[in-house]
Amino acid sequence: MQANSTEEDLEIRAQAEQLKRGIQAVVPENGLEDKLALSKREKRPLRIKLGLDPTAPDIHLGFAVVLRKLRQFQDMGHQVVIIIGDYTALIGDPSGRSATRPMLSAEEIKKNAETYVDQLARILQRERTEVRFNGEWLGKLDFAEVVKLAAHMTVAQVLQRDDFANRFGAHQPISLHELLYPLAQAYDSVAIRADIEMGGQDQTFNILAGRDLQREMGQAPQAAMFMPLLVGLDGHKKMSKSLGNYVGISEDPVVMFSKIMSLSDEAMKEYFVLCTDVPLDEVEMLLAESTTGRTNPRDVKRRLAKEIVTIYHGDAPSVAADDEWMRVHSAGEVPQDMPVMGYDAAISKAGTVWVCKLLVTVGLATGTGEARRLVQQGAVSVNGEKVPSSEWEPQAGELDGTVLKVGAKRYVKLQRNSQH
RNA sequence: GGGGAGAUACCCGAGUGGCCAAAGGGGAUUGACUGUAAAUCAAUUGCGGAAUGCUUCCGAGGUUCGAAUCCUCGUCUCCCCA
Repeated sequence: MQANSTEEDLEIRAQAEQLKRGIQAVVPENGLEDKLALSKREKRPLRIKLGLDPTAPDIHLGFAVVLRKLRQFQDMGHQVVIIIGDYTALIGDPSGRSATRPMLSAEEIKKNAETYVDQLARILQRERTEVRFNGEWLGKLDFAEVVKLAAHMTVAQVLQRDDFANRFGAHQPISLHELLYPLAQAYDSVAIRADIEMGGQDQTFNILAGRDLQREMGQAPQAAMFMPLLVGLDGHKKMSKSLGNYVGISEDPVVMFSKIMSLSDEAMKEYFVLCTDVPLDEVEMLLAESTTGRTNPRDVKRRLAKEIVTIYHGDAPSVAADDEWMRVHSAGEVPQDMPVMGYDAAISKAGTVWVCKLLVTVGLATGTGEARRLVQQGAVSVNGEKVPSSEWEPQAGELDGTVLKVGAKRYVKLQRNSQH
């Protein structure tokens, strides 16, 4: 008996260690171990909660960090409960925001939710994923019940939150309904009897509010696991679509690969830890080699890119993406795949094509003013030859099949569709 | 309910009657350098086949030869008092 329980202890400790990779914090400190032990004792899977705000339906690497963590739980036999915040989206999570979020319409929410669920399947196990909409329970509360719930929290508590505090301090508007957000999210935990809630650090207040509310309503408080926010490709701000510094998990392997290659060096470690399964001591070794100059940092980054692309696309596409990247960026060759664009719309009555108009037609410049600037700055080339002047205007036929390049990385193959 | 402050380009923010297409910073784009990293330097950043051209400073009117700047009304926000 004694030996048995020690063995279990070891197993739990091993599992916990694995689950803690890349984790920022667990509250309470040994909450994870306790919950795992509870699961063993009661012979039931833990319920791991993750709330989603159905606002931006695309899943990028930053968000995948949490999902991959959930997947680890699933692989250990636990149950993941995804909560689509259709009701809370009516509020708009103020977390990390410096402004009130626009409220979404019911249709938008529904559409976003569907795309979400599809994408979740790329990382999570279907059988161990329960998807719930929080309108299911929040929608049933009547005003008296909301008031009763609201009595569990004080304004001072809510205003402790950094984002509210900052906005308050900066004299920016905070709508009353935003204050209800943490409460609603906390109630979700009660409704689904969460054992553990995952979230980014910006969710600290909301998740801890869940613990308080569960306790007050006679449930065992959930443990909180905080994932760090993955920095974006710029290496400074968090990854997000609106900042344009993201890598989507459904993106084309070649695009994904080259995006990762443009990552800041300082962020490499974080990416290795959070986005790959490369053992931590190996990561340390790779990074050490790159700083001492034994390995070109570029090649360590290639390894990183390859690991990540493999997770979402498989081995062969990953290797192919690497080859393509080396071919284009190291050997300076033209990429294999590039968008083919017709340029008939840019052909003048005289049968010539003015470069600036061409750039606009093909979508490489937003207006001829910008196009003119690009050409003048020497950013535009045709078949590898720099366009000499913004007034360059060749015969239409000369451009058919040529490669138009703008800046360092935007290529288009020109194609004439019809004769005029 | 009373009093005060404010709304300027992607963001922050100067400008308080002509010298304003609007300082400065951030961001972004382009070039040099490089490992398509970072850092650094330089240019560009309302539109425009470019012109002493066109449309801008929350919205609608008004004053004026002339308005981002002054007046009126409206919308939104913040602060203080109750």
